[in-house]
Amino acid sequence: MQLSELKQKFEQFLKQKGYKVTKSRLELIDKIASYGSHFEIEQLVVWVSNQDKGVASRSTIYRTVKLLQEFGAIREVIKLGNRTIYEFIAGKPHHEHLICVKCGKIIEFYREDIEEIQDKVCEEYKFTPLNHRLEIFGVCSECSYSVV
Amino acid sequence: MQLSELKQKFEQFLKQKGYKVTKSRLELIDKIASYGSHFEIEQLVVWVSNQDKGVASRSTIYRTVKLLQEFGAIREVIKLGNRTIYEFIAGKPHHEHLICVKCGKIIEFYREDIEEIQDKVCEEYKFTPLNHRLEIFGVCSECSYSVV
DNA sequence: CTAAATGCAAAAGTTTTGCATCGGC
DNA sequence: GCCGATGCAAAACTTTTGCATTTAG
Repeated sequence: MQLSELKQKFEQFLKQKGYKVTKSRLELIDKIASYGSHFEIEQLVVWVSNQDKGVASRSTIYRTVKLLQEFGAIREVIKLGNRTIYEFIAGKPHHEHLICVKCGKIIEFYREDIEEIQDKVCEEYKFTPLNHRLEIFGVCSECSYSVV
Repeated sequence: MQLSELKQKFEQFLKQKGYKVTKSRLELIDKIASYGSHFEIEQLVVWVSNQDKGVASRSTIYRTVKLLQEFGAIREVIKLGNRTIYEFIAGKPHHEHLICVKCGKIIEFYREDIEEIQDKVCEEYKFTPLNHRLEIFGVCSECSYSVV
């Protein structure tokens, strides 16, 4: 999906919910999109507040991240210790993550069979799935060469 | 595994690491074991400090939970919002979780094929897996009958 | 004009840490 | 006796919130 299209849809989402279309909200989508696919809120706060003009304050960033989750453009994908790593998913197909515990590298992968397993398990327990998250923690190939 | 056997192994673990076998550490295993399989640290702190004699302070509980994770008797299994839910796994076979976002119910399930998927994916990326966590968030059968 | 959004600072919640004291070994 | 463990209170982090002010519709 194009970024412009996403922003349009977000505007519709806001209007439909009775929220307001504000400069901060739209600019934050740009910032998040250009930040890279994975981010933590504190990084975003620092990065955004170092820009020419402050696009949004810390509270607005927290509030907007929540909104964007509700809208579906952002997802909490990795929970490691006390850190929460978000992902900008706009239009991206669903996928899971490998996380290198040494260097922090994140590798995305998709397996159709995980979706099938989810469906089977949920059917068995009469459970209505909303979303899932599979995190595989380990050591990536580069880090496994280092002795440390 | 018997609790007594687990405690013995934990003692060995402590000695081998050069840590000390203390009353708090051993009693905390009992407390955690009798708490039920899933717990949050704050619950544990409150519960433990309401007992006759204070088995351990908040800091000791935090430190001991870390130790028990290192030992492998405890695992962070669910990360939901800002909450961390731990599980006492001593001897239990590996499994995944369904989490009802309405009532908080936790259902455990095991699928051999998830392990196989992990192996295949990791091989493909030359990634050495240490552990994984699959969380399926949704609504359980009981909650799906309620309109709220 | 009205209600919602923002920024700030304060508060709340969770986890960690410095340090004096206590307790295994 | 020595060195690690514990308890306490303070600090560090992360996230949320109350309120005065600004801004979208």
